[in-house]
Amino acid sequence: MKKENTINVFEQKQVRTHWDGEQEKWYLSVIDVIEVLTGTDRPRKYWSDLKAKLRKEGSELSEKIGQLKMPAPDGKLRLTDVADTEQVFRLIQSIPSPKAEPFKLWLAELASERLDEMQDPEITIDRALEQYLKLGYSENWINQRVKSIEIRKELTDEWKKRGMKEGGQFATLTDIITKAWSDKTTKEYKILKGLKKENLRDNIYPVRYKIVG
DNA sequence: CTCCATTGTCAAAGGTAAAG
DNA sequence: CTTTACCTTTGACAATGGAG
Repeated sequence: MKKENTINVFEQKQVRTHWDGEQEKWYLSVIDVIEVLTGTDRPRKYWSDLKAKLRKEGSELSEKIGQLKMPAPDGKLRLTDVADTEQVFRLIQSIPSPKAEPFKLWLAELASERLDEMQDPEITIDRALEQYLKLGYSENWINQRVKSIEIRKELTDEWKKRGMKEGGQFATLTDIITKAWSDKTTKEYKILKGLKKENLRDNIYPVRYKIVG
C-alpha cells in the first residue's frame, strides 16, 4: 500500500494531491482545483453547484468522484472530494476559466512527474524529439525545433519564475500534443484548424506563452 | 454569485474503569 | 498506584442546500 499525500503548487496556490501507488493514479482535491481555476474564495459552494449541475445534465462524473482523507488547514486529515487526473481533465471542461489550458499543462506535468527523466530538461527534450519522429514530423522540421531551443528556455524560465518546477514543461507540451490536448489528437486538431502539421506547434506555442505570461 | 443554518465527520482531549 | 483500553465530549471543518 503505497499511498502518500503531497502538496503541489499551481500559480502559488496549493493543490492537495494524493498518489495511489496501487492504481498508479493521482487524485486531486476537487476543491483545490476549483479554487485555483476560478479564483473563488468559496470553492466548496462552487463545487457543490457544479456537481448539481452535472447531475442535472446527466453526467456521471459527479457520482464517480470519491472522497479521500486530505490534510486540512488545521493539519488534520479530513475527507475531501477527490478526482483522478482523467476526471479532473473532464472537470476542467465544465469550468469556464482562463487558467484551464495552463492548468492542463500543469496536470499533464504532474501525471508524468514520477518519471525520473523529468528532472533533466535535456532528456525531456530528447524524448520530445523522439515523439515528434514517431508522429512523422520531418527531420528538417525537427532540426528547426532544435534550433529554437532558446525559445524553450525562455518559456521554461518564465514558468520557473512562476514557481513551477524546472523540467517537464517541454515534456508536458509533448504530452498535451500527443495525448489529450483539448481532448483531441494532434491530427484531429490539425484538421479542425485546417493547419499544416508543420505549423501546429507554432500555433500552439504563442498561445501557451500568452496565457502563462 | 454571497450568506447562513444544518448535518456529519474527524481528531484530540477528558473521563472512567479494568488490568498489571 | 500506574498503565492500558474504551467511551464521551468538544471544537473545528467539509459538505450540503435554501434564501437573497
